[in-house]
Amino acid sequence: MAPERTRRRIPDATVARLPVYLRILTEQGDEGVDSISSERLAELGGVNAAKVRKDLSYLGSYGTRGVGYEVAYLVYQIRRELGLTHDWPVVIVGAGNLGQALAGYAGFGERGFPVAGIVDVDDAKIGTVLSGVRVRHIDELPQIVQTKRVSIGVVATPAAAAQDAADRLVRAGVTSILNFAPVVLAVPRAIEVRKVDLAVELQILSYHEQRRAGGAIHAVGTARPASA
Amino acid sequence: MAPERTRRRIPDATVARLPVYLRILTEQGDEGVDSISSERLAELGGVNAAKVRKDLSYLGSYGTRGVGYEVAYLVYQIRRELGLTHDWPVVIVGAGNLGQALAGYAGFGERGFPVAGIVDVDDAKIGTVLSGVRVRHIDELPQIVQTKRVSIGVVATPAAAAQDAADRLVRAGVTSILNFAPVVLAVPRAIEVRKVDLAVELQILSYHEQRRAGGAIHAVGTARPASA
DNA sequence: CATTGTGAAGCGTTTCACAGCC
DNA sequence: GGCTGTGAAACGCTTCACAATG
Repeated sequence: MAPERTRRRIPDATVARLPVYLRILTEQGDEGVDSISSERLAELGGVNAAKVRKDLSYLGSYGTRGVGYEVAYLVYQIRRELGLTHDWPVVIVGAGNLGQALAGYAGFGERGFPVAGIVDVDDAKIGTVLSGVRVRHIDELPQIVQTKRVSIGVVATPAAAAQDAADRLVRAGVTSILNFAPVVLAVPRAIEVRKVDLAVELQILSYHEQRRAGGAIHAVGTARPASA
Repeated sequence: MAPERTRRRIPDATVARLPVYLRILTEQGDEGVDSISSERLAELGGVNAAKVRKDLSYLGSYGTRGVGYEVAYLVYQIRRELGLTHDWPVVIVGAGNLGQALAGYAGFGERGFPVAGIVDVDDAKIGTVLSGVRVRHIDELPQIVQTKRVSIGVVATPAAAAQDAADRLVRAGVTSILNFAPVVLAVPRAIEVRKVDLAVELQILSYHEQRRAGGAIHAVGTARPASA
């Protein structure tokens, strides 16, 4: 039972930035850069250098004072920390507009998340092939999850079907869910859920736009799009 | 002139949750609910009640002690605060897989963000019609932005083209950008950028999955390769 | 001597706990 | 009595500033 020393807990905010560093480092590596300073990495990542150093320090002391970080080694360490040393097959629920776009998104498989299956409830869609993956009936979910050892599910259904999709994913054995439906999913505490909501993002931008205009209302008297 | 009363600043974290409350309240309203407690709203939104109350308190004191919040009124106030009292036309750059899915996403227009235009560089795509919107050449961007009074742009191009797309949007007069490309965009400080990155989300989930398994898997940290 | 690694300060967010009010 | 609104405490994240060091 080797009581493995409990791994350092990495702050959520840091975990969310590691993928960004990873992408930048990979690009830099491809361009032949083999050492990089926190300053430079911060510049490319649009953050500040102290933050980069703090973030990287959670992985261990992998830099060299006076020099910087060895790109290849850092890439390796981040990949290891993020669990990217092997593929994580994903299953997509919902073969509509979005599901299709996701299936067609090459970055998916390239970045270590091959599409193990796409399922839908609509008989009209079953059997069609999206980017090389055949759409199967949602009842086959448990089988796909088990045979392909899927632990990440993607909910790409309309809002009304999302909770059912999540329930089915959880029952099938998935332990992480990426939810694109504009719904707050109810799942067991142990299940990790992340949400991507287009409308929310746009509404946040709307807030800032409105604020921008708001300050000038009296000063100018125009410039504000006619309100309803 | 007119030293406009500075509007309350609402914390970013709160701004990001208001759209969620708004959706829930709208749904509840449609179901005939006309009063709601912070407790109930918190439950539906997957957050805690104190947070709901604090969030709503930034809008003003719109609740009634001992009773709760009037749904319709709260909907109105949140919409006003988020600038959702009028439409915000958006322009999409990139008519590939993702651009098409976005254009086809009904929620876009329904939620007050009609697609004012889609542009691409690829001549093969120009002229085709996606969900009722004709794809136009990217050179027409300034014209679209000006005639349709667009202030929000969506970058749905491949990574390599994203910075150019952002530059063009900014030059055309857009002041907010929603970026789907896995790239950190460099834009003037005044421009508001939000990013949606599929790979980042999956990698965050991967981290948690790996952690879940991690307790047992590998034993030793890899030794550092003979460092420089 | 440039650059990392990190205590400590600063800041924004969350949560608590209860006064205020209907 | 029940629920909001909010100071204050707790917490987590960011930034500073500098000692450590290759």
